[in-house]
Amino acid sequence: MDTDIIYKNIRLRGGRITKIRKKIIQILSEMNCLLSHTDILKRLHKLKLYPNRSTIFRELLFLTKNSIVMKSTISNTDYFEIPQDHHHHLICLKCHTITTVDIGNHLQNQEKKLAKQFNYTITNHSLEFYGYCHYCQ
Amino acid sequence: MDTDIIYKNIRLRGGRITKIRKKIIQILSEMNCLLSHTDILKRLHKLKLYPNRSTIFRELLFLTKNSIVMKSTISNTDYFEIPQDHHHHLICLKCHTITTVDIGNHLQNQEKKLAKQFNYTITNHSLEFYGYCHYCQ
DNA sequence: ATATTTGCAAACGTTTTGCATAGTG
DNA sequence: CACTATGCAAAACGTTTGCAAATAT
Repeated sequence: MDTDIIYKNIRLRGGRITKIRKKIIQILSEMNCLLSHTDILKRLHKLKLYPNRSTIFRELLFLTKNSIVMKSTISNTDYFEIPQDHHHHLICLKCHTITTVDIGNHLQNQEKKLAKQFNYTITNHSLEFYGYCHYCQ
Repeated sequence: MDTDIIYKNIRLRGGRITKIRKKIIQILSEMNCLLSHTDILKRLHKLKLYPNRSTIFRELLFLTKNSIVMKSTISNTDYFEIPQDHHHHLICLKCHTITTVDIGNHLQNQEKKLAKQFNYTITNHSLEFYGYCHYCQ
């Protein structure tokens, strides 16, 4: 597990490794997909941890600010994941299921071009495909 | 202007061409970029139209449901545009400026592949690049 | 011991809804 | 006239904040 690297990183910045923080990182690391605050809360409930919802938000803000997790906003809800293998998402417009997909590193070159053209520092991108899944079409 | 095609489309579905609806379509068509409810309301004010905010939301819902406009949610706010030339977005994480960019139709093939692989009907995709603009980096 | 993290309650901004009224075709 | 669109007020929803108490180092 490279969660240890994350813990070290947090300690270096003066952060503390609390029960809740540790579990949130573990959950995000193991799932390796986009999770909402509710998804995370539900998983914590299964582990007999019942933190306040604002704690989850604050935690996810902390992890985002420290570049440990990446945030994606999909129809008014924030989702979070730890960027491990780089991938994209397939989202059903009806049942809102999010499927993780891999289309390779096609966009690296585009990023470089755009950075030059617009004098931007590009840190990341998000690519979502929308449509109707097997069951909903 | 191909807004006439849009009006026809709306009439066919039993919709009516009201002052506000007409102006919203014109604004979205002329701007050809992502606009929020507030952006649209401000533009309407300049034209001496003062509709209720809920009317804007209902209107944008109507136009989205009828596939006339496309919705993108960026950091918890919905933005809308009429898909004319296909393009993507460059978003500054600090000042939140949205720049329209064109990288060509790279993703058409990927869409087809994914549709087959996951048995999906893909209707569209959104690609956003995040980073820091010229002024904010 | 001290700074960080947490729970709670309240505030905030965006979006949705119910219902009566106005406007379009 | 019949049906759609609108204004208004209130509610819903996700998210943020202030403060006091708890906890990690």
